[in-house]
Amino acid sequence: MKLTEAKQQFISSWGAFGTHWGINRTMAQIHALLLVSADPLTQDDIMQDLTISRGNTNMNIRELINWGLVDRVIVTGERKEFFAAEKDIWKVVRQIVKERKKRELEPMLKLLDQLEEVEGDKRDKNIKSFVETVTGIKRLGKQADKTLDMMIRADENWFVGSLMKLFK
Amino acid sequence: MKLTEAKQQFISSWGAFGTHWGINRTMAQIHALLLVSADPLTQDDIMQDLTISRGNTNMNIRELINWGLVDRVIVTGERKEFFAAEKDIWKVVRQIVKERKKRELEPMLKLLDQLEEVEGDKRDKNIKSFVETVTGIKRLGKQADKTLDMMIRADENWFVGSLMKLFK
DNA sequence: TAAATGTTTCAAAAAGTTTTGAAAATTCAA
DNA sequence: TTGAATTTTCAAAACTTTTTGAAACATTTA
Repeated sequence: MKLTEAKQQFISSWGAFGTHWGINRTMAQIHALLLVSADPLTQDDIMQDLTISRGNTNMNIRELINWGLVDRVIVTGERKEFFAAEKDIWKVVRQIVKERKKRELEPMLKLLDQLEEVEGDKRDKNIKSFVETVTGIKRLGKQADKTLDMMIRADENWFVGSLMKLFK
Repeated sequence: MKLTEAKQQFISSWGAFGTHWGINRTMAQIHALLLVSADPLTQDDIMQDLTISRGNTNMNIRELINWGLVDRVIVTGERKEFFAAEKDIWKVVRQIVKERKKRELEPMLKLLDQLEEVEGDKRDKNIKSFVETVTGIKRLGKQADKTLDMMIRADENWFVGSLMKLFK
């Protein structure tokens, strides 16, 4: 396989992959393109490469920057802005985990706390079933929350090392 | 908060939550409804409760069964089919992890294996950058794959216990 | 300052996904 | 068997999300 073809493949698969993870196709494709580019690219480079509109490009680059996955890069002597992806994949994963934890897991745990306090006789079958389910989810959620916190703080060697020991 | 209101809240939040995870709103809502119901429900119960069409209900129940999250339950003396969700949330998580690993992670690893073999001079900056990125992703992906395998096989006590030791 | 270059916004269009509901298929009891 | 009850299918409609592109805004240079 030629490099150009391999890049294409990677970009298109990363895009499809992204859609399963709540990231839109274009955003994932721009990320993929920047991941496999040796040098930073401009908005125009990206537009041309992926044949997408200027607005779409701009919007999704901005979103990638919000997620902390892409940085603006200043190239001396150039007027245009350049963009580069964080290439340390472990940092990328940590960044994504951190954001999604904040946006999704934490609000869910807050809600479960409230729902656990439902009024009524705890011996009523319906209430009992409800509370048990909610408590079970909360327990697992809290555990996940802690584990992810540790993971976010950890550096790769520590993490891989620990897992190796644990799962051998 | 009253039980009815709490259930509503849970169902609607679980639905919203699901959409961030590539699961459609209705499927997540049906799952939520079954999770918080003390007894199995029929298709008609679900339709009425969530005010959705018969076709939609049927399609999404089937999908939940495919995912291994819901079971058909036979109630003696009843013609209709009943449905119940797996209530052990740890089993639910393992089931989801298992499915998504198979559907997403494994194909991605297969692709990365191919892409790593790109033709050309490995000293060329562009090729080097590409191969490094792909190799990095593959390494992390393989690690995740192993870890998830262990997790799928493990039972809850083992998992929570180990994590507690590891992350205290 | 004005012109040129570059970036951002956003309403409308396109594309993609989900939902509906009626018809077809299946199951079961008599 | 027949026919009533139930489940499944799927084309069309409704809804949601993404994309476009032209206009507005911002920044730099001369």
